[in-house]
Amino acid sequence: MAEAKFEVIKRHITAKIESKAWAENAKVPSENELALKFNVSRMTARRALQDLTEQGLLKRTQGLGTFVACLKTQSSVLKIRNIADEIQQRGHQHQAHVISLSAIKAPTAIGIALELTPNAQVFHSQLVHCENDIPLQLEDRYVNALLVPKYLEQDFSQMTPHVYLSQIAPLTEARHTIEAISPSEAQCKLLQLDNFEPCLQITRHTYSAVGVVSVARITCPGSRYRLESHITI
Amino acid sequence: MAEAKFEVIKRHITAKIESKAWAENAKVPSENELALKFNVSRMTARRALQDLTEQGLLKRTQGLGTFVACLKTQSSVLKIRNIADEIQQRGHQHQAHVISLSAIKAPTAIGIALELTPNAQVFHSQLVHCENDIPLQLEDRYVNALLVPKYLEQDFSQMTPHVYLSQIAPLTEARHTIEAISPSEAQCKLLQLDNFEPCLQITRHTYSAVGVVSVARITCPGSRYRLESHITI
DNA sequence: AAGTGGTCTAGACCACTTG
DNA sequence: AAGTGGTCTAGACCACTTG
Repeated sequence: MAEAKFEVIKRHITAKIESKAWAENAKVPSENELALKFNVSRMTARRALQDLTEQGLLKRTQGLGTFVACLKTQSSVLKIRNIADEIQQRGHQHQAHVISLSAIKAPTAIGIALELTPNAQVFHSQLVHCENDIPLQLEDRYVNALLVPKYLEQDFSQMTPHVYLSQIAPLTEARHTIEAISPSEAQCKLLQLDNFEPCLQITRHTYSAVGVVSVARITCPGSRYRLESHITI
Repeated sequence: MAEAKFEVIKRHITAKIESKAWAENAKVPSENELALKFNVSRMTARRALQDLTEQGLLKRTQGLGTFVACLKTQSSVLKIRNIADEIQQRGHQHQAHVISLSAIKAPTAIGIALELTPNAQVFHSQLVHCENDIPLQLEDRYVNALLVPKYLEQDFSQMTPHVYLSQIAPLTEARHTIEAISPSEAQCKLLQLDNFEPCLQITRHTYSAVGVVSVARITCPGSRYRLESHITI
């Protein structure tokens, strides 16, 4: 199928709203009007309105109609930045220590996340990122070996895996999970923590047009690192 | 209309998953099977599966089938969501227990954050939000008394402070800081934690057109709550 | 080839809001 | 009474996955 009809209608409405041709709270054409205009069934017009409503762009009331919702209620500005840039911007020194870099059999969960066949090989890297020689992040990364065949040949003390991967397979999508955890003994050692303090753990799945590129687990001591997000409505 | 047929099917599937009768990644009956079993059209069965997929309970692959998704408490950093809505969307019960609600002299840091004169009064509320009677969040909030004079008269077991504040002074901006911390003894007691496990702490500053409305500190046990964010580029 | 989900149609009846 | 969104049907064709 070339392109779904409801997608065309969605794009049309979205364009109207983004160009301010339809203001906030303005009335949007009804299901019947859209069906007529786009020469589709009412169910297809409805699908477009429904999708945009769930997306937060429209709001609907039975008997009344469909209206443009208040804009930008959800704007993503959780920045998870390249750690090297972030440290340099603070005027500090960034060092990356490569703890390990090898090909391994994919752990089950990783294999599933990377959409690999069972027992496939993946590349695994483990780095400690330091700010002025103090460990700030432990980066455990699993990389799709099919998509990034030369991963093991890189020198990640010079260029972070994130930067390298962005060059090889530009990101189209990222998912983050943020948790508070107790670090393992091994993690404490690498992060030079003697008190098992709580850590932020960010699990990041990155996608490019060709597939799932990598899964990274980033562990940061709670006392040394925090995330910030800023939302404007 | 008494109750929508697709709601009945959704409830049936949700019950199967919550009772662990259907495990993670288990195959869910196909649209055709459900249509036959519930004596509805395929479109109606589809609607139930579709809703639960968007809700994150199921995942679907064309040609393969529909499966139980991995369950875990999830949220989004991108949206400022109401915790009550979030819990209800999972089909669970939300309870809010008001621990305290009073006027106090602003602690220095809070006074500065709220842009008040020294020694000004602020309203302080402390709530525990539960999901099916299990504490999920401890909410400590300081509110600008000049902007929200009737804060103390509200019943926050019925309406969350966030919802009330949004009505009084619509948000224009929010800042979040996300950290991993060790909970204090008092926090452990309120959250019914016996192991001092790491907690996510989200500090949220909210702004409206008229000024800084409130500063909230939200503490969530790491084992019960995590944040998720999704970025499309 | 058979089963799956994805899209789509042309109808239907309903509950709700407005004039 | 006319228009709106909400639910539902019984079909159809398609793309995708598996044996």
